[in-house]
Amino acid sequence: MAAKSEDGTTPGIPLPWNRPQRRREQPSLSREQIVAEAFALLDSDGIDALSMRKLAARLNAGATSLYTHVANKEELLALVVDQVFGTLPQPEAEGSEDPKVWRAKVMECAESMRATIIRYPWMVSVIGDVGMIYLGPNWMRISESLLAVLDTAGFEMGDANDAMSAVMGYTIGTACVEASWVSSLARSGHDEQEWINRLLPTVIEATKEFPRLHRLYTTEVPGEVEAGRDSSFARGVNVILDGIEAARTARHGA
Amino acid sequence: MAAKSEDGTTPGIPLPWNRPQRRREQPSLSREQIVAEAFALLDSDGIDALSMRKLAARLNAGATSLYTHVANKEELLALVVDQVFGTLPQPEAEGSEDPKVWRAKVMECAESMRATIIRYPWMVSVIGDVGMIYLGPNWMRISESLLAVLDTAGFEMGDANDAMSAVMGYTIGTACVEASWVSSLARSGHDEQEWINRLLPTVIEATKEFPRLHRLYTTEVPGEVEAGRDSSFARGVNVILDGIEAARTARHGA
DNA sequence: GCGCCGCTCCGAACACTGTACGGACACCGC
DNA sequence: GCGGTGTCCGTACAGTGTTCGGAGCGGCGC
Repeated sequence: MAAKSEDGTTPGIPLPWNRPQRRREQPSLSREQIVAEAFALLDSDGIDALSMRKLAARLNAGATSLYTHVANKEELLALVVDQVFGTLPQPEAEGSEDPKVWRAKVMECAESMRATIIRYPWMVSVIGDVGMIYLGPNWMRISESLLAVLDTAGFEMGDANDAMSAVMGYTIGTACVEASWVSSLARSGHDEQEWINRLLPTVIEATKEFPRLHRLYTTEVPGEVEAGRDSSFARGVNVILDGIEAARTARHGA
Repeated sequence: MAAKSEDGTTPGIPLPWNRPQRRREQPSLSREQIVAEAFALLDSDGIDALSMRKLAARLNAGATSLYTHVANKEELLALVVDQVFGTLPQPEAEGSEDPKVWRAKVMECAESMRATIIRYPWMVSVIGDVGMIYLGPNWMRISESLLAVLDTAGFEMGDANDAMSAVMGYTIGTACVEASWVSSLARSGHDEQEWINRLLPTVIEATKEFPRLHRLYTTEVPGEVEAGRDSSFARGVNVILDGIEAARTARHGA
């Protein structure tokens, strides 16, 4: 492997997103089609249901035909994930000098990201397994926009990066935990309330030696868990934004 | 004839002299043993190398024997992950009235968690795939301790929970991103510097349309990336702690 | 002593998986 | 016409997780 190109420069590693596609006039299969169908299959049946054979069957194709358009399953998953990121709104920088404005933009970005991960909980498996997702074009597009927002808000480049990774790290981590809950919920087949009712005695038993956790789990108002999570997440982001702003005014402002 | 095979099982007619005497002296397999060996296998060879057959072979056992001690692979992974959490130091609550003290305790907790996830990057795959990890006893033990710290620091229960999930969410999210980098690094076989040098031209090409990202990736000082990540993480946690403290003094203090 | 239950261990088998290989076929510039 | 190139796919391989039936054994009641 690692053949040298003829001009002597090391070729570099081709990323799946810009690896050149083979071209043909009207081939019955295309990378876009495959990625779209893989997304549809993942969305309806989850990550365990995605196999190259099933996917090919859906496309009325042979399993091995997929490999002329996609290097392997991992690359396919990377493409699907980045395509999902492509559906996220990208924040516009204008007006971000006003703290209220840039905070709202960052918040909206974080919330839409979280909502997407929870909506498609198989993404956390892919994020865990596939490296270099954050080099996909759509992820980069969002990062760039977010940096632009913070830039016009007056942040130094390094500070903007710190702020972005704080918010994004929090968002991804939180969303992953929540999504794993959601997907175990989906696998159980029950709705959330029913599942909680079934799980509650187990949890109560398990937290017997942990009084604070016990109190936390038992005092949570049933029926509003989802709204509770939403507002809890928003509070978390606001806390981080407060910290960011405080750090900046402490250094920059008098 | 009839040479003994090295594991003691002699196929063919059992002669009275080598007929096994005290096979069932004690169960030769235990859940703890299985979990420990699975951890060792994961640590040395990574997540793709863990199969029930290979694990059983390491234990000189048949593959299906494992299922008398463990329900399935997912359960096994959950057990391994919680065992890893069991190696983390658990913070003591005493002295946490002092803001400096509780901040240091929370920071230490976050840093050890991150270090562990990066040290064992296969954990992110498991966290993504296996639901309900946060109900394992060791995870709960850490949560309880952290809540205790914040409790004696004077936090309300709900605020303590918000603070904990903010820090833990940030930690998990950041560590997952970093770990996926580390594991793709490990798969590549090169060391970090070499891998970066190989990847750099690709990244530069990919960020051509994203000036801010481009600047970010190209101005990073090579040779200190690891230390840079460490301090960046610590700064992130501090930012969150600032936000937490600010929110609390704004509500509680005059 | 005997029979029997239940626990542990395991070989065989099943239904799948990702994907390498080589062949078949359609189109291309010559 | 003729290679060459790109697409499609049947077959095959080397696995995977897990089920099933059964074998050996310790300890139980009798």
